[in-house]
Amino acid sequence: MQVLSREFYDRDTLLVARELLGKLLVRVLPDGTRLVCRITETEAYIGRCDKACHAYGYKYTSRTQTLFARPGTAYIYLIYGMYCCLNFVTEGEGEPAAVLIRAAAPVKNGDIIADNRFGCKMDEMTSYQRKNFLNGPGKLCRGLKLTRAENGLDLLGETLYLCDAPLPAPNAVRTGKRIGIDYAEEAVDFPWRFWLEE
DNA sequence: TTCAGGATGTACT
DNA sequence: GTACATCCTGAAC
Repeated sequence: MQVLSREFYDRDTLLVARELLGKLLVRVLPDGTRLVCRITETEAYIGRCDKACHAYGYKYTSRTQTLFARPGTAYIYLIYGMYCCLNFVTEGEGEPAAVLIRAAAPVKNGDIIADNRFGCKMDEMTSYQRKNFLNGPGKLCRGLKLTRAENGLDLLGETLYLCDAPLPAPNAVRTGKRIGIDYAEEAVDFPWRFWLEE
């Protein structure tokens, strides 16, 4: 299984966001357990021109400094006081841009992911829990045990990385507006969200 | 099935 | 003090 290279992330953010669909996300827990899931929904955030991006206009603070790191870095931040969101930094170092991972589907060790989410095994989940398993950025981080402690991790390291997978069929990819950025003025309508039809 | 409201803490003004 | 790239619960239908 081929690990995605730094060059994969060192490209136009919209292209990376689209091509991340279908790729395998691997999270290695401290005890060595590998949690694997398939990325099904992403959003692009580009500080250069996007009011929804934390680093809009190259704003550099203690929170946003990770966005300026080299491509292939994990940017994880706390939102609404209790949830974390996972992003992958893209474009060259010093160019603040990233792709938010909004949703995924379990591939390996799903029982452990289900335990992190609901405290039970996959086949013990209710149908409501099945529908709401990893279909949001906060839920994904909870399931994979990702917190701000993992902010700044190198995606070419041992703890968190991606593996290549064939590109999905073009007609399986949907495009639309991003979620939860109503404050972002003209950027509200940018079609920078990508997802796989199930 | 949808919907309103609350939880919760950090960054930034 | 205010806003926030969210999620869960409980009530109504």
